[in-house]
Amino acid sequence: MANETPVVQHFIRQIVAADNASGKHGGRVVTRFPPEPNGYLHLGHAKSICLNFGIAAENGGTCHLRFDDTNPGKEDIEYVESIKEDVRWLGFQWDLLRHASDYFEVFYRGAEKLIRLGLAYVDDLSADEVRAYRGTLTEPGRNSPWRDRGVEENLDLFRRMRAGEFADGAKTLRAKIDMAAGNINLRDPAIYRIRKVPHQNTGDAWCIYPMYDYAHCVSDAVEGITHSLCTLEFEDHRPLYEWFLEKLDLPNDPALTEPLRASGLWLEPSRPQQIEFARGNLNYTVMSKRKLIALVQDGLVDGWDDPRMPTLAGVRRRGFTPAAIRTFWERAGISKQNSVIDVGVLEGCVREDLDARAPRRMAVIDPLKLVIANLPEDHEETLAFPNHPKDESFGTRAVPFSRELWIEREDFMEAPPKGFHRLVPGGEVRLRGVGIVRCEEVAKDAAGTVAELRCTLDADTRPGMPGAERKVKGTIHWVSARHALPAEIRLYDRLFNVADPDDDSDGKTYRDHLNPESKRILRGYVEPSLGEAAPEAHFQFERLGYFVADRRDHAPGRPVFNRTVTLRDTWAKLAKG
RNA sequence: UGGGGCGUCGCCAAGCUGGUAAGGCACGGGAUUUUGAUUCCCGCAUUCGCAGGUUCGAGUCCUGCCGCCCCAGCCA
Repeated sequence: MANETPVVQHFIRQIVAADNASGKHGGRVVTRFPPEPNGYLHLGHAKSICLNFGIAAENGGTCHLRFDDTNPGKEDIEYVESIKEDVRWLGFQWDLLRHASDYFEVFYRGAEKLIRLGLAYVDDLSADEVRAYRGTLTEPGRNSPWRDRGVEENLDLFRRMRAGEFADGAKTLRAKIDMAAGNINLRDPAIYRIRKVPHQNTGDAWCIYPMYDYAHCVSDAVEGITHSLCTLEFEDHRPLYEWFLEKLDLPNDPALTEPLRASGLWLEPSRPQQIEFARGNLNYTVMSKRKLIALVQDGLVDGWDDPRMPTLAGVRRRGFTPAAIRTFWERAGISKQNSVIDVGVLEGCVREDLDARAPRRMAVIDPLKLVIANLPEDHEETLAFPNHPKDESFGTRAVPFSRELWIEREDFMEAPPKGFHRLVPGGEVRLRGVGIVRCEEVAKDAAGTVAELRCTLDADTRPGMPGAERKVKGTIHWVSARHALPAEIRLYDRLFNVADPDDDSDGKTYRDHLNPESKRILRGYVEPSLGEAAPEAHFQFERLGYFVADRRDHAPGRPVFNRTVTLRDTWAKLAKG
């Protein structure tokens, strides 16, 4: 087996362990993955998924999948289905599926409580005015003229906001904190805004919707979350997270969560702790929702599940495995340092996983005819090939062999560079599982291109014969021309040809760095056993790389294979210098 | 002199109460190999952003610099 990825006790594992030891949350560990259903999940989300589900599993805890659907209009039901599918595909099962919208009534009651406490007010300022009053990074803001309305007036106004009496944007409910705070999040942040748009879950029951800072911490508490893991940019939202939870005191105010008892969604409320970690970035790709959606909408890629996309749907179609992605994020670690991990690490994880579990096959993607001249025209035999070189449990398969074969064009060179171990005029090479052939003749077409190789097979070197052990420099793969199945082979490479496509400091944007060679479609030949391959089945095409039967286009009569990743290739590296 | 974070090997990342720099990936070398794959050995930071200081001893403590990231949505 491959190297073990050590499990490092990163700071979050340490915090959870310490909390368990001190009995902070009664020894419970409850986490959640809270995506907003406004896009497809990508590799960055996978880091968070692995962390949240992983921490829960390691501690005998539970993990919830919660859709953060507080902004209808930006969100869509299409995304919730894809998110659920991707999380399951990654190998995780949530203990509970919720939506922030399940708690709308709780949020509302909490807001009234804040008003009654004199901690929230209805503001009539427009969005532009609020911005003007907010101050800047270096100057304090000013209080809104509506900041000191009385409790009764605020209550009345807020109820009328809910009742739909005011237009979108006419009023907001704001927390009364400190307009001079250095932390801008504390300058009377909005709690509720008016949006007269239907919600995918609650329809037109509401026309006011809670803001993230308010909805998120309350959702966490209401679900009994113990450790609320999020990314670094929320670090300066933490004081607000704490503020809401302290003021609302959900564990001790049953009236707030009363609606959940009625709907059967009630759980013991907790006092969760927000912990931030650094996002996971990869080089040679973009991960922002905006850019991903632009790639799809502008037709720069073939959809959300284009095998070149960093979306989970994309890498899945490319042939990356859930286990490889999980190993990858474990290997990358969890810390608070902004970092960019080399995609090579991910590719390495994929190779590692697939080496262990992908059956071997032979395929030729750039065919060159090789004729074994000392075999009769009608020669035909069936060879038994092991499906895995190190794991007998994979069994064997039948591979037809005959006089005319396809070999890889790059496995023959008339004028080879030093160190070339493959076929050359007059030279010898081993045909995988067959024996040693010598190239006697090179036939060319009118244009001077090599059209066919005529070789002789040394019968004494065939498996089981006394000369079978004879050493030759190279072994090449092949496929019997008469039996081969034509197949579409899709070769994928990185979508961008620069490490940091987000860097536009030189005036170029990510669009200027698209790799024109990122997708190449070839017609090749595969051995007959591949005709029965199921969609999404992984194989190693010997000496070429790992391939997967395309999830959508592959069919019994029409084989389509995507190259997931090449094999490590020391020769290619040497040859390039 | 706004607030909040972060700076340890090419890329990640441990290092917690100061005791003399884990590990992974990459890379280099060697062995095995009917995949130039896999596997297996061996090597790979006298140094922890910089400069001072405390100490017998500092990546770990103190001081001062420098650099990078995030925040001025009625987005999340």
